[in-house]
Amino acid sequence: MVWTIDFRDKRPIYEQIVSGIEDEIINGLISPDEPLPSVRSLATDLSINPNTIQKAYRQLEADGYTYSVPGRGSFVKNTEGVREMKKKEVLRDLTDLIRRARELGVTEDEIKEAIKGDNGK
Amino acid sequence: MVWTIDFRDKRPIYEQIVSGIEDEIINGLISPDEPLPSVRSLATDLSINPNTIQKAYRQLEADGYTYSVPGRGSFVKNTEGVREMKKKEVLRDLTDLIRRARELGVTEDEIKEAIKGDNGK
DNA sequence: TATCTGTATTATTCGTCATAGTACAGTTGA
DNA sequence: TCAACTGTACTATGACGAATAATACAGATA
Repeated sequence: MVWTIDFRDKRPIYEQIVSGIEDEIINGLISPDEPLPSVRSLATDLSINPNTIQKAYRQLEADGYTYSVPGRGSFVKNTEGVREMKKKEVLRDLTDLIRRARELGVTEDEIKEAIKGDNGK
Repeated sequence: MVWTIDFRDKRPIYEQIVSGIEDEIINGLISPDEPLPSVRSLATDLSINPNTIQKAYRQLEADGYTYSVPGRGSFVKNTEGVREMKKKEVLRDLTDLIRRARELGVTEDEIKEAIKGDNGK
């Protein structure tokens, strides 16, 4: 487990779990058809209620990241397209944010600086 | 009133009001020392409870956008610096989002496209 | 002085989040 | 076969925030 629960975070726990596992899937830390930790074991590891984990897993399945087999476990789906979806989502957010930046009078140079200043490459 | 309440929005009503009025102030639709609509009249216009408006106005004052005078009304503050604050905030969000985009494998070209594709200038 | 203004307070309703406990059916390995 | 795992479902409870409702008070104003 790379991530942890942040109790000061205003987002609900189950949501933190969802996005944490989403990231693991997208970054290939869990491969397709590999099992997620079981509801009960993850609940024990994170010291939270199993029902909360179940809610997160239900969400992950609804979002198309995983599939569940009663009696066996929850598994990572074939994530062809998922990464593409996420990329499109981020690019949409990016254009929105840049529009907002322009409305505030942020200059082109400042925008370029934000892009360059990030990776230093 | 330029904006309206979106009841399907997951954000609470009072927060929508805060950011709606913030935008009006930043975009100069209400000038410094101009009065905001009164708590009761805005509540009537938006068909929501006066207490909700009061909460939003309290927030706006706490955030430094307005000042209130009991018996007279709520007024827009001199917003020197507010726009600067917002710009810095947006630029921070921008670097975060671009980092996330890179992590997803978004190319430099796609990022530049998002910037250009926006204003077409 | 009537009517506007902001402000404060208490009570109630509602929905979400999280926990707790229990139960059931499918799977698996010893 | 069977104990121990798996996902899943259900009800109940407590905590919390959001929103509404109903008053009340003091300052400002025409």
